[in-house]
Amino acid sequence: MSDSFAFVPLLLDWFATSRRDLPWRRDYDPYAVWVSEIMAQQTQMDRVVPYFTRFMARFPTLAALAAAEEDAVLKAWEGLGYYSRARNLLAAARKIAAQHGGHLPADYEAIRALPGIGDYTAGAVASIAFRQDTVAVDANVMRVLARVCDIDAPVKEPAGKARVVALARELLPPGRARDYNQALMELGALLCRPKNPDCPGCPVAAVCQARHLDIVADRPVLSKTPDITPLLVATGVLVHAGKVFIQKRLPKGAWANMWEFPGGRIEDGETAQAAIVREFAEETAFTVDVAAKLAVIRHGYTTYRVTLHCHLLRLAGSYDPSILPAPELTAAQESLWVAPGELANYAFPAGHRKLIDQLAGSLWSL
DNA sequence: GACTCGTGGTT
DNA sequence: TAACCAAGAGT
Repeated sequence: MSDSFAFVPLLLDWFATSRRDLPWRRDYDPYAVWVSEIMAQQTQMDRVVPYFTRFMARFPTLAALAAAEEDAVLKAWEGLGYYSRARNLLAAARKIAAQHGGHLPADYEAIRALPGIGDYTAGAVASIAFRQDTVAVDANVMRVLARVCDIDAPVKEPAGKARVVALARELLPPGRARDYNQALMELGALLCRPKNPDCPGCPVAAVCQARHLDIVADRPVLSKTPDITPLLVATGVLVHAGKVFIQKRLPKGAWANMWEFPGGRIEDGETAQAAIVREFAEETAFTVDVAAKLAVIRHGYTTYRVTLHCHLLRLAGSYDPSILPAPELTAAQESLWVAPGELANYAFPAGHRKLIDQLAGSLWSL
C-alpha cells in the first residue's frame, strides 16, 4: 500500500476488543496452537472447539500424543474429515519427540518441515505460538485483503495468492504478527464473510477499496468450481452369531486406516443388493444374502455426492452358525467380528457412523 | 497446475 | 435443494 494506511491499526484495535474467547488463546501454548491450526484446516473454528477440547483432554501434552496409538488419534478425529491431518499430526509429534527434544521448534523453516504443515500453518504457528514475524495467509486473509486492497486476480490461483501474500508481508506490523494474523482471519470469519459481509459493522470499512467502489461482491475474484459427481454406493452390515463384520481400510487413499463396513460403487444397471453381494465376494470372499434394507444415507465429499444404500446381511448357506469365519481380504488390511456395542470404539467415515447411530439398539436384538 | 482428501453449515 | 464454502497439504 502506498498511502499512509490506517488499516492495520484499525484492524488490531478491533481484534483487541472483539476477538473470540477460543481455548488456545488463553496462554498460546505452542502444542495447543499447533493442534488447533491442524484441526482448523478447511473447516471453521466453531466446529473445531469441541474436538479440540476433547483432543487436549485425551492427549494433554506433545509427549502424550507422541506415545499414542494411531487408532486412538483417528477416533479422536472421527467426523472432522481429512484424516491424513490426524495421521500427520501424530507423525509430527513422534518426529518432534525424537528430533527436537519433545518441544515444537520455534523457527519457521523447522516448523514447515514437519509433516502436515504447509506455508499457512507454519506461518500461523510461528507467529501465534512463538511471536515470529511471519504471515499466515488462509482463505480469510485472501478474502479480506482482496476486498480491502481490490485484488483483481483469482486468489486461489498461484499468481493471485502471491499478490496477497506479498501484500500481507508489507502490511505486517513488526512484533505484532500474532495479533495481526489472527485479526485478519477473525475479521474474515466474523464480518468480512463470503456472503452477506457486515460492511456497516466493519472496523476497516472506511479504508476498504471494494467497499468504496461498491464491488464487495466481486472480491475476491473466484475460480471455476469443479463439478460434483453423483455416486451410488452400497454397503452391508454382516451380522453372524451376534457379531458384526468390520474391516480396516488400506493405509493409502480415502479414509486410510479407518474402519468400515465392506461395500462399493453400484455399477450401471446394478441393484444395490447385487452390488453388495458382489463387493462382499470381491473384498472378503464371503457369500452373503441380503436380509433387510436398513437405511439410505446421503453425504458428500470433495467432488462427489454419495447416496449410500445400507443393507443387513447374513452369511449364505454353508457357514457353521457357531463359528465366525475368516475372510480373504482384498480391499482391507485387517478385519474383526465385533459386538455391536464395541462399534463405538472404532473410527468410521461419517456415512458409516451415521448408519451405526441410526441402528443403535434396534438391529442388534436379532 | 491439477487432483485428491471430508464434512457439515449456509443460502 | 443444489451449490458454495471453510484458520490447506500432499502428490
